[in-house]
Amino acid sequence: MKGSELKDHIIVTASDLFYRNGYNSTGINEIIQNSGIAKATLYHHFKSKEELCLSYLKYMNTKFIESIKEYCYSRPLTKNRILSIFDYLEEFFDDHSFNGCWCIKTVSELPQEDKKIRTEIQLQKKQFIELISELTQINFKDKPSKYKESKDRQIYLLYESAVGESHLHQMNWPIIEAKNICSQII
Amino acid sequence: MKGSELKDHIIVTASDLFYRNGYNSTGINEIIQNSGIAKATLYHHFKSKEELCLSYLKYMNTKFIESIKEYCYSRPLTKNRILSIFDYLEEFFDDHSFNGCWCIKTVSELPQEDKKIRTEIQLQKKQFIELISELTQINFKDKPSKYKESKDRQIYLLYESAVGESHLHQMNWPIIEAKNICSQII
DNA sequence: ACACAAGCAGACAGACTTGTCTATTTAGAT
DNA sequence: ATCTAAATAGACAAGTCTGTCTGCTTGTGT
Repeated sequence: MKGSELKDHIIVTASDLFYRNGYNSTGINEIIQNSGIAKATLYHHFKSKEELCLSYLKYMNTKFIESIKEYCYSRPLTKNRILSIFDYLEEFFDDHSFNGCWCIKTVSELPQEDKKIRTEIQLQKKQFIELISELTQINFKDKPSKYKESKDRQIYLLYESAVGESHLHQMNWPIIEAKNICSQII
Repeated sequence: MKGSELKDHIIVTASDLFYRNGYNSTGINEIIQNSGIAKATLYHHFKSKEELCLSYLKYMNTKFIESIKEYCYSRPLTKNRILSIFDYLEEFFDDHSFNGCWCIKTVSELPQEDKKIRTEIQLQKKQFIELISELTQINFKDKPSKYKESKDRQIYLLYESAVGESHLHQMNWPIIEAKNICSQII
């Protein structure tokens, strides 16, 4: 395996463990065992566990944004297209790998002082609101931009609660209800 | 200090630390130092850290439910009374001690296998939905009970996202927007 | 062919963690 | 007044963790 491939391989392996079992509960030794690499190799590519955490968050976000974009843009360009974000979530929820929002999970595990991680997570959420904004281009055309911004944020809130609460209750009604609200406000 | 008073004192101290700095980041030694008690005393009252965690969650929930009930029931009995849950949250948000939802935080830190904690948290959320249901008695009187149940859950979702996202972004717009949505659907 | 970078295995330091245990003192109830 | 239960301080066990380091092997570019 080439250098950069190996680095990606470590990120993928670590991400899977972090997301499934939690950041603090996943030790470096577990990561190197699952990756089949030596400890020195890991520390050759990442200067600390925190740096690996940052890579994990970026990897998850990139995968998520690409995947949900592809899913939603394949839908017809109508005012209801934005609702497809909830359909996407439902498919993800049914997947065995679903384990809630990696951002919330990670931020809950870290001390408040950790600014690097928090900044990255806030950035990711802004990116997601930006995606929502793209998907609602058609919806609030004749309204002032302040109004659209407000609506986009509302839709974001609905999606976020759908993720968190479906995970917490291990049921899909939060996704359905969030979608219901969304269809009322668009 | 009497026995039960001391136990409460430990719970209050531990709760403050758990909520502020996180469950895993708070060690037993830190708790006993802040409580001004001996380690053996702590283990006399709680058989493990997990049991103390359960007490923490129950304490936070009891305090919260009592406090928000008092706040909301003091408002005039109109259809808009339910909106006061967001006013309550805004006051809590302005408070320096606000640090998001203790349930989400705790569940994020623990392995999925921990059924005791998860069950307690799901119970607390059900209790909160029940409170919302009481506050909306007046709202959906002429509608079928299925409809009301659905609306109560929707309001619950809005509140939850307001808590989580105001904490994440360190801004109060999620509370304002969640309240806006709520006023549209009641 | 040779050098150099990158991989491997795993011991180790040092600092944490929870929970137990001993030995002593305090305080309240009968 | 005496007895018992609960408090104290803190050493200790047994384990966890991250990150460093040594010594050895492999592979690629010039």
